[in-house]
Amino acid sequence: MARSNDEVAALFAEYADLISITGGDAFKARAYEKAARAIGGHHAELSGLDAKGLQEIPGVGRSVAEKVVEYFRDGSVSAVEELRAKIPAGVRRLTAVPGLGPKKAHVLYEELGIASVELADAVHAERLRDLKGFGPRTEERILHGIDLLRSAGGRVLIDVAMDTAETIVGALSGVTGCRRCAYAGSLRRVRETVGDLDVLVAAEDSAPVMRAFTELPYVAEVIAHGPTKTSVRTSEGLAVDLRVVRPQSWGAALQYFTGSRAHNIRTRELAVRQGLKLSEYGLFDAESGELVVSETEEDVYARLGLPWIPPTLREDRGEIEAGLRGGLPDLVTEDDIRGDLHTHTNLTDGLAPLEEMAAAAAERGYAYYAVTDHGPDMAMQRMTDERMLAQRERVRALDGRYGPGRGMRLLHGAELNIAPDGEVDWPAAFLAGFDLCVASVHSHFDQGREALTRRIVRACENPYVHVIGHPTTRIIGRRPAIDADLDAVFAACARTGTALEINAHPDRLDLRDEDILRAKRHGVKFAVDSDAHAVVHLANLRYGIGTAQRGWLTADDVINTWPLTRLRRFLRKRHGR
DNA sequence: GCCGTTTTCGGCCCGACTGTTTTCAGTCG
Repeated sequence: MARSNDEVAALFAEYADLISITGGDAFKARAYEKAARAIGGHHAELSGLDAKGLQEIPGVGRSVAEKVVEYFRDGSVSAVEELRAKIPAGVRRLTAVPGLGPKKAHVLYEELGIASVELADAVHAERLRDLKGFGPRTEERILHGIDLLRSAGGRVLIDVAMDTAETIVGALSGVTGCRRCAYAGSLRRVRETVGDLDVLVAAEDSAPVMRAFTELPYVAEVIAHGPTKTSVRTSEGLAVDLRVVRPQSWGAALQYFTGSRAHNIRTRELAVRQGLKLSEYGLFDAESGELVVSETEEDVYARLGLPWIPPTLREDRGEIEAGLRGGLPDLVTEDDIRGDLHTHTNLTDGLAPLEEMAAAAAERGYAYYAVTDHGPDMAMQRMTDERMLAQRERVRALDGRYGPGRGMRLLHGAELNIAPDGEVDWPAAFLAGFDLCVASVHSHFDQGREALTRRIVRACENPYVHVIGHPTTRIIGRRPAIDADLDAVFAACARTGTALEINAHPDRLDLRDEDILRAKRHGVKFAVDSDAHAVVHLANLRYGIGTAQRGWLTADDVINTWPLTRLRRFLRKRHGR
């Protein structure tokens, strides 16, 4: 179940769409979009606020506040219901078809009564032929868009996007005349999924780069082709936009194409208030049109009165305000990480033996590395006390080879299974032998909110559980997060000194950024772990770090950036009670 | 509908590309 904030945000986002579709005031629609964003990102539960408290949220005025109050009182908002009665939900879904916006969707509904992807039949029946604004190319685009919508479902996981982006950047960087090349967009902001790639090139002459781009072997289709922008689709179905700008515009362009859209709106507003105009070509004097700065992102932000803002913060979640008052967090980076605290070997479901995993970890320059294979409750892993103790002997022997004094200490741990009642695999006496325990939910996801919450809180209260692994157990695009009262879990973590994992596996990224922000307010500490089941997975940590940054975390918030002595204190302290 | 170093009315981010236009609206990011 969603937080009430998310419910209300979704309601206003829908209202904004309905206003656009019915041809209402575009500024009114934008005001509701803005209110939806502000409410979705607000840290406090909306249901606890009165009209006055609501209006203190920026972007929420009298009218929005009244509708929020109405929603909590009646369970619905009459203004939204009125528009819903006029416009079937299918019309709004039509705007998800690329090339169909609110205006065309509305024309289709008003003129032909079309309110679903039955639209494809209408195109084939040539019913769109007489509509104003609809030509043969529009028909083609619509059919193509419906196909894509049906097949792909849109976004790809971040590792897929990253592989493609790094390949393209590598290829274009070698083209003659290419001065700089980088990916921007949601990938640079390290969003968990990516809808399309934005690649940026600085060159005096765009033609050679554009040509090289459309001729890349994995480009399946050229969607649009112009002197400054070319859009293609790769054979994997991923859309890639390439923009070429003059080298002197690099900073402004990189800033612009990195987004997010909401962040850009805020920076442009800042510019306007100072008599400036910000575009992808630079920061200009609004009156004379003269260029002020454009060469680096730092220049652009500095002229607006801001420090350089890391891309992972650019979501209009308070980074502008924090920057203006000099209060941006000193974000955790991959270089801060001293070790990985959740990894597997082939003793359970990993692919590589202990020695190979340890060697790869040492290669990454870690100061410590925890091996945490599954306990016996994950029955298919055939774990026994004897096997686990035998592994411990091997870990201790290997530790003699890597440390002390030789760089990396090996820690022996386990990934425990949190049973439906909150118990874990072993009794206290056996657990006491581990250096560290991660505990995770692996089954019984549908227990109900109360039982799930109790279950995880109970695991936190176990003095030998140090980290809650992949706390919501979601699999992006496949399994939703469990319906637990996360605020209660966060409070329990803070109270018991249990860290929450930021699982860096690209199909988990769990906790997610918004939950991290909330957990941090509870005073929780975090562990950014790879959950590696193979040597190559260790490098996934970068995505966990990006997610931690999106949650505004500093190195001090992340226990595996700490020196080993401080980490050991964290792992020990709850045993003394 | 929101908001205020352009303050209680009159703005609201900006530009590229496409298709159907004959000067521009719609869509997208």
